[in-house]
Amino acid sequence: MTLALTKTDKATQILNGALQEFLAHGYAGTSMDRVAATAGVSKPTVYNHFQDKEGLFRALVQKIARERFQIKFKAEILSGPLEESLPRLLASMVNTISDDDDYQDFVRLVIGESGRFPELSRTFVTYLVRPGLQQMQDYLEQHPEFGFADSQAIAQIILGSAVYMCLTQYILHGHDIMPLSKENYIEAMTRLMLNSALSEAIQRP
Amino acid sequence: MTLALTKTDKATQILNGALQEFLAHGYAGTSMDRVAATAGVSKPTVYNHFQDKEGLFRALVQKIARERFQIKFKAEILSGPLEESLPRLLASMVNTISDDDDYQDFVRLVIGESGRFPELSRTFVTYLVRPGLQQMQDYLEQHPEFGFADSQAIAQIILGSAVYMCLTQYILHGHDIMPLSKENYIEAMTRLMLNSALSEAIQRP
DNA sequence: GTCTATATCTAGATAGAC
DNA sequence: GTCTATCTAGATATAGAC
Repeated sequence: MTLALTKTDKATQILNGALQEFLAHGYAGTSMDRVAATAGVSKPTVYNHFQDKEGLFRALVQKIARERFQIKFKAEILSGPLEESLPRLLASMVNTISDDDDYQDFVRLVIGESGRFPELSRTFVTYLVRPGLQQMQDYLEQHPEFGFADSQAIAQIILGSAVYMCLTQYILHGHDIMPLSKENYIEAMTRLMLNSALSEAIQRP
Repeated sequence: MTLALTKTDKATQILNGALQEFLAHGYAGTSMDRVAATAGVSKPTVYNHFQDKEGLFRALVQKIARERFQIKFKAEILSGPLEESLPRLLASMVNTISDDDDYQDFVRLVIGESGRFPELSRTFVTYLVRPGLQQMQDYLEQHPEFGFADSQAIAQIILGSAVYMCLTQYILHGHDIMPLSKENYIEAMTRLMLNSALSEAIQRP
């Protein structure tokens, strides 16, 4: 076991502990004592690997945004005609977030700190939002039968509606008091796309 | 000046100070010292009106969700044919949030604390999300020419896309690194609705 | 590099004068 | 009801032994 490996292990250990604590208590609500305890190291070790609390937080969020929580649409989901693939795609996105408590907490953390750590929210946009939008746009453009004039804007609309479901139902706990049907939403969205394709086909024969 | 009025004034004063501090620093990042200083009262006065920090925070968020930040679509925006009223409505929603820094901070605060204060996020859903959805649904149903089978699901989709714009562009500061055209979005959304209306009319003559 | 022990400060909350 | 002054706990960060 080399020194370099030991150092890497400790750093990873610390980041794992920090992730748990920051996800559970937010930035200001997290103490370096508990980070050290959860990571299984002493406090000076934490300060040996990271300059201070801010530095640890920035390093953590950037690492997590790059390495975890990236939604990558699988090929088998994207395959087939749009009346099958689009509902699959929408269900997959919503379920990915609704089933993953850590994902929801990470979104809460990044949005909650976006006023005080704007560059971290930009990292979130760069590594999570923008690739998601690009994938959706690619999907739309691989289905020319949609016939959309502005695939980027449509991608925003589709993604936005799915994010809204996750935000209001799960992140904001609206499911308990204002349950919205996932199935109805997916059906309405799919129908909207198919209807649009039909109309565009009529208008541009 | 009666005692009752004096008490009301102090409570309002405290809530105003607390609002500023909580919006700027979040729940855990806000100190009761600064709340008192910003409100222009002493700390024991704060504790005389509110049981503790949590009680103050709950009272504040509930009051603000009920009294401020409610989006009420104006009649002159909703009037006219949908190819005029819908773009106006979308632009109004997005601009309302993009122009109001306090609104953005309030959203950050509620989402950021939604894991630790779930009942406050439900209050947010009850007083801000649900009425917004209902208004959109009412608008759609007052325009039978849309011909939607599921007006609630369509209302979600429209609102969701607008919220997504605000979230990614302004709250998460995506505008600096991934600018999305408000005009393109509004045009695409409007066209989607008009196309859908056309198709529905064809399929149900 | 890592720990025990500690310095320093600020937090939430309150006692007691008026 | 409101203030000054204060208590106590827990926060960030580090000194110094190993």
